[in-house]
Amino acid sequence: MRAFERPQAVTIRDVARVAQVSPATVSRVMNRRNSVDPELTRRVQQAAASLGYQPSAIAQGLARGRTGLIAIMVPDLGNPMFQSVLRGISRAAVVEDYRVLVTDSHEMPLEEPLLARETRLRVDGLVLCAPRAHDHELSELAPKLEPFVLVNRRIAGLATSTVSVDYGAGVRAVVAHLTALGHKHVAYLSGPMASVSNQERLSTLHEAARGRFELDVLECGSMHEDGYEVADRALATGATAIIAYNDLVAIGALGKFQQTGVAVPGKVSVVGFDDIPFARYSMPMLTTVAVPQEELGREAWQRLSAMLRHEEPPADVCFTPRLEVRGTTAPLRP
Amino acid sequence: MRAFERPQAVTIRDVARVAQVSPATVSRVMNRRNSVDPELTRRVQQAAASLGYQPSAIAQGLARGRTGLIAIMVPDLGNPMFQSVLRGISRAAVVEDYRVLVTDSHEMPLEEPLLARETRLRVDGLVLCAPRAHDHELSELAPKLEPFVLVNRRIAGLATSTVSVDYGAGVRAVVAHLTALGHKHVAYLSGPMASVSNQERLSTLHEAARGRFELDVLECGSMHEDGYEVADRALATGATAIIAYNDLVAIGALGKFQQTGVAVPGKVSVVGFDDIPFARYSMPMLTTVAVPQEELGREAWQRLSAMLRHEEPPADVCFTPRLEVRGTTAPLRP
DNA sequence: TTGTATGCGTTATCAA
DNA sequence: TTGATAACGCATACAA
Repeated sequence: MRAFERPQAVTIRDVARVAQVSPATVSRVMNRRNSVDPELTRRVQQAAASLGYQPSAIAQGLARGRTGLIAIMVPDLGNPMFQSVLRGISRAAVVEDYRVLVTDSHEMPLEEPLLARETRLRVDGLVLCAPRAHDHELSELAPKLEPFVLVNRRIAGLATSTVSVDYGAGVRAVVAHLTALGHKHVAYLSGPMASVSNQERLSTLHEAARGRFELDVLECGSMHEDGYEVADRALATGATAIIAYNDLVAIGALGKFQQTGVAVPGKVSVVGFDDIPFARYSMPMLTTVAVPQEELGREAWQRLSAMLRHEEPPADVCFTPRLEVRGTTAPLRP
Repeated sequence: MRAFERPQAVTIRDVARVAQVSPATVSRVMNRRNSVDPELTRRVQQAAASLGYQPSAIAQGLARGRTGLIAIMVPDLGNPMFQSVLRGISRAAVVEDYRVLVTDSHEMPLEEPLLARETRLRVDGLVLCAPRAHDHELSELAPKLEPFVLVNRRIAGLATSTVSVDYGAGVRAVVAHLTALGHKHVAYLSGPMASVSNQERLSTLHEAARGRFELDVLECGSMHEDGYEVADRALATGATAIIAYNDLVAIGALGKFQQTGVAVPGKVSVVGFDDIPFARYSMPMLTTVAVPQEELGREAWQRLSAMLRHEEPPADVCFTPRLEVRGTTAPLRP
C-alpha cells in the first residue's frame, strides 16, 4: 500500500542509497552520533544536502515515542491574559526545540475534558491554563493527561505541578487601597462562574469587605462588552468604586462611563486585574492588580520541560500580585 | 526495541485480543467502516471502552500520511491583529478536526525561512501570516512549504492562495478624510521595515499625499511603546494629523499625548489601522481603518482546507477595509 | 465480512 | 564502526 497523500519525496533510504551506506548510518549521522567514520559522514551529508532530505517528524515521533510538541489549552484565545501566557510558553519552549499547539475551549467547561484528552493524544505534554472544568472531572482525567501543568488553578489532592497567582492577596490589597480612599460601597463585576480565579476573588472580597464597606456583586463576563454593558447597573447600586473581574471588563466599563459622562475617578473609582499592556493606555490609566503573565507561561514551561525529561519539576510557584495604583482610583468625594 | 517513553498503555492489539478479533477489525470499527458485523462491532466497542483505548495519533499519522495538524506562523504573538487571525483559523480548523500549531517568528525576517520549513515538517499545511521574509527566499522555499496560504502578503510569480487586504484603499480613505478636515501636514509612524503591508501603506501614502499635504515619515515600530516614544517627535514636525502603522502604535501615541496634555483631536488628529477591539475603548475612540481580522483567518483556513482535500481552493480574496471615523480625528483648527 | 501481511519512515538492538 | 533487522501503532490491499 501507500499513503494516500503523496509519500514523502525523499526518505532516509534514498539518502542511504545515494551515499552507499545503510539507512542506520544515515540515521546516525542525522542524529549526530559521533561513531561514524568521517568519510561516511561526509558522503551522507552530501547526499542528504543534494537530495534536500529532511527527516519525517511523524516517523521520528513514532519511533522515538515523542512528538516534540506540547499543547496549551486556554478558555479564550481572545483574552490578552491568555495570549501572554501562550506567548511566554511558546517562546520558552521553542528554545528547547518544542513546538506549541494551541487549543481554545471557548469558555465551555463541559467540553474541556474531551478537548484536553483529545489534544493530549497529539503531543507530549499539556499546559492547562485556567481550566474551567470541574475539579472531579479534572481529577479523574488527570492520569490520562500526564504530564501536564496547571496554570491559575489548583486542585485538591492532585499532585501535579502548578503555577498560580495569589488573587486573594491581590483582592486584599485592592480592598485596603479602596478603604484607605474612604470608599464605603463597592461593586464587583463578576467574571465567568466557571473561572476558579473569579471564585477566589469573589470569596476573598466577601470576607475582606465585611465591616468595611457594602458589597454588590453583578454578573458580568470576561470581555470588554460585558463590562460596557453592566457599567450602568453597577453605578446604579450606589457604589463609588468598582472592582472588575479583569482589565478587559474594567476598560469596557471605563468606555461606558466616558460615553455617559461619568467622571472616573471623580465620581467612581475603577480597578482591574491582570495589568494587560492596554491597562497603561486607558484614560485615565487603569489601577490594576498586576500579574506576571508571560512569566506564568515561562514557569509553566520550566515544569513541563522537567517532566518531559523525567526529572523532578521545580516546586510549585505562586506569584503574589502587585497592586498598580494609577489613575482610575481616587479618594471618595461626597 | 521499545520507545524510551513509556509505550502507549493500550494499543489496537490489546483491544483486538480482548474482543477476540483481529487488529484490522478493530481499526475498521474505530474508523466507522460500515462493513463490520454488528456483533463484532459491539464487542470491539465494549473492549475499547473498558480498556480506555485511544488510537495513537502519531501512528495514525504515519500510516495515513497526515497529521491532522496545521501551523500558523506570525511575526509576533503579542500583536492583537495576529492573535485575531490565529483565533479565526483555530476556530475554523477545529470544526474540521484539525489542530493548530503556532509559531512566533519574533519579527526576525532572516529566521523565518528556516522556522517555516522546520514547522512544515510537523504539520500538513501552513498559514504564513504577514511573513517578513524576502520575496525571493519565500519563492525558493515555496515548493517545500506546500500546501500553504499567505495572509497579508502577495508574492509576484507565486501561484499560491492568498488572503489579503487592500491597504492602499485604506490609506486613500484616510487621506481623503484628513484632507476633507483641512489638514495640510501629516506624519506617518512607520512600522517594521520588513512588513510588506507597511511598505504598501507608505508608498500609497506618498502618492496620495502629493499636492495635498506635507508628509513626514518617522521610523517607529509595531507596539504601544513605539508609538508612545515617537509621539513627541511626530508632533514636533508640525504635523496636525498622525497616521500610525497600526492601532497599537496609535494608542501608544494617544497615551503620550494624554500625559503631556496634548489635546486629541483638538491639537492633533490620530488614525490607526486594524480596528483591534481596544480601538473602541481608547479615549477618544480611535479613528481607524477596520480590517476583518478573524475573517482573514477563516478565509485562510477555507483555502488551506481545500488544498488539504486536494480540491481547488477558492479564489484569492482581498478585503477592502472600511474607515471607521470615530473620535480621534477632527477638522483642523488654527 | 474477516484475517493476514505489508508498509508508513524512523530509531535502536544486536551481531558482525 | 557498520549493517541487517525488529520494533513503533496503525491502516489497508489482498486473500480467504
